[in-house]
Amino acid sequence: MRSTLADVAREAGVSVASVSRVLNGHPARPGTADRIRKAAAELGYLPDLAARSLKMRRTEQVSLVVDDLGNPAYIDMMRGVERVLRDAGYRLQISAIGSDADLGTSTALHTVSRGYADGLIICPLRINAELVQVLEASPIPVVVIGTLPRGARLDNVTVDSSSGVRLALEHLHGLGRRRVAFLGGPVDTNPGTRRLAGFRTAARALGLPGDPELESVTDAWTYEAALTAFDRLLGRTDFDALLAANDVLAIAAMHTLHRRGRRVPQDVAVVGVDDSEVTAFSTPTLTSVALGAQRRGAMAARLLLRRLADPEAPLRRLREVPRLQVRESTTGSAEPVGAGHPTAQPSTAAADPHAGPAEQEHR
Amino acid sequence: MRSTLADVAREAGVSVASVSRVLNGHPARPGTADRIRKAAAELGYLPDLAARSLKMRRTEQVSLVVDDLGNPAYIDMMRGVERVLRDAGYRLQISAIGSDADLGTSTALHTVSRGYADGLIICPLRINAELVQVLEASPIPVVVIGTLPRGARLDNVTVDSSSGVRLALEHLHGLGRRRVAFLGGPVDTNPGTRRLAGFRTAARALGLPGDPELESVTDAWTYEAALTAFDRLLGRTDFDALLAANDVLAIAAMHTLHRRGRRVPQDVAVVGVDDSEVTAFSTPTLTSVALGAQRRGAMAARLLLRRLADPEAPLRRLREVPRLQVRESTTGSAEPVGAGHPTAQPSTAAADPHAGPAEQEHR
DNA sequence: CTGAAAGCGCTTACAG
DNA sequence: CTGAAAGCGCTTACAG
Repeated sequence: MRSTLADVAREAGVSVASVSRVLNGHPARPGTADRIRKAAAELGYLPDLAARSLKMRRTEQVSLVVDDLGNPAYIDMMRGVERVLRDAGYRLQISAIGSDADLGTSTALHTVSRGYADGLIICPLRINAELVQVLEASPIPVVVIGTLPRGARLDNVTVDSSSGVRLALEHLHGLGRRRVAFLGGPVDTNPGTRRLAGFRTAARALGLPGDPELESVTDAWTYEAALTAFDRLLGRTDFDALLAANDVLAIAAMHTLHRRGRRVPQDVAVVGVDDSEVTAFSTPTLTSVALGAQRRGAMAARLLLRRLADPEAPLRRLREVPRLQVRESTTGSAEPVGAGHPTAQPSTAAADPHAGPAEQEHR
Repeated sequence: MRSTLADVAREAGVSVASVSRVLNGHPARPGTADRIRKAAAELGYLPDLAARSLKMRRTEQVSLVVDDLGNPAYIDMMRGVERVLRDAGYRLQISAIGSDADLGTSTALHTVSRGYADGLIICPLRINAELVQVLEASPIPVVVIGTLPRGARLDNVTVDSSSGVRLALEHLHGLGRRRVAFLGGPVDTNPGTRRLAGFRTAARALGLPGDPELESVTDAWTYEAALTAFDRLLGRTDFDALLAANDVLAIAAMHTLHRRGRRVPQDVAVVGVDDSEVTAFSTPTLTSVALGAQRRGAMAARLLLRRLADPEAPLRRLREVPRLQVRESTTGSAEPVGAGHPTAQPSTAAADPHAGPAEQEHR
């Protein structure tokens, strides 16, 4: 049986008020405090958090909602969030595993304002007006990771994926590649549409052919979906470079290329997006656009902490700046030692979410 | 401002008791019920979960503690847990991200009996007497995934990784490989020691050389640590097959082999453990021992549900049976179509955690 | 079927 | 410094 405050009070011969005060670090006569602490230890007392939350109107818990934990980028993001929050004394509750249709909205609704979290960080694959409205109406602070419609009144962390895509295309262009294909993610997701749009804009800017045959999109962010979509691409046109909308899709494409006897990067140079740890898993290793998932997670957590401390603070948006991480799939040989993290886990390179130059404030 | 039961009661012109009853599905006169539901909808009322938990003495939340979410096997496990729990009306709270030293114990202590979870599922990398004692003393039900010391009084899900390792060695032996090296994980972790022991036993049973030079262990379950440990192996002896203690370590080894010009599987056949989705990411794809992480997660969740329903039920242990998933890294060519999941995400192959023949009860 | 009241385990003014 | 008491928002016997 769990022991309660009253049990400790009886054991120590004092009132529950004194027990509560001592255990929360308020001053008391040394003798009293000692007796209370001793009694608490003996009984193995731990405060009931539900009762505590009810009284204090705070749970010391933050909820993180993501759509697909299978994607390593989300794991990195989670790490970033977790580290910052833990240091601030919050527990993290993760919701929404799997990539069910509109889990974002329903879970957000479910979590927000139910008294089980003091704040919410959400990174939805799909962002629509309804979701924005739900989040704006939240009784607890919300931070959104991902690009929001203009005018949304929410603290927000974004990454300029367009400029990331541009970095990749410039890199390929600089290597002399002129027919760059694009293997996109589902266009009914936020990153899916944005990365496709980014590709088109950057291709135009570089004077690359705006050939629709060079574009193919998957219907899921999975290895298997990528195989199908990439087969379509291979079947109808030729290209000397490929940009894939994330690392897993890129690796799927590399596998197909390998099976068909096309060499990477000689015949086709390949670039992914996310710079997740799987970039090290393929042969050759994968050049990728780093979107700073862990850093974005940490930024969101700090934004939430700030809002929790001051509900009246002005709305804020933080923007992460992408970097290109060059590896073998474009240059054919490993990076010189010391430049980046040639084979190690990419996520550890930006291990400290507090440091680093890529963060940029906005608005 | 959040609205409360009292607000709804006032709005509907009834008592809070009636509101509570109607909203919890108890019978009421149709007119009353309608007015209450209408008022609740208008006010956007959602019950305060902290208050509800305090009164009902249950949180409808279960805590899952794992040591390293970066390992895809844990993600699969989480999916298994989540699906079963969600269907039963529980929310899942994930704790303990990252692989800090003894996070297992401290987090378990922190979560258990704090009134924020009705039950706990824990899959610790390290299991010692202290942890077992803490868990046995838990005021809420606990299920442990992982091998426990004899006599531990805890519901438990295990997998016979020794027999999994044996399957792998028999496979390699059947392919004519006689010098099988072992790239192990950290021996201060549970899976690390068990998989090493399994290797030794199986090697002996098959009459393979018990040469200590054929064994090398990492100091972390990471790609980078594997590179170092595998270099030691390559530097001191020769072998025609390699068993790695998990998929990531195996992929690291394959990369090194590739760089040194050794062919897989012709020169060295490679087998991993976990059958995680990264087995599809390497070239060649990776043969691996499936330990049914998702199924173990689901089994643990069902064990917990059972215990929650009947605290007096006899202790129970469920054991998952490993299977070998053969791919290119040992046979040199993809599996025939229809046999397993040649290139797709392995985790989806065992998508339904309720079905399947590999589960085996024990004790 | 419905309401008044007690109580879940805490914290915190308010007195003393 | 310490205790008695109120109250956080719910649920649920207990009467009516």
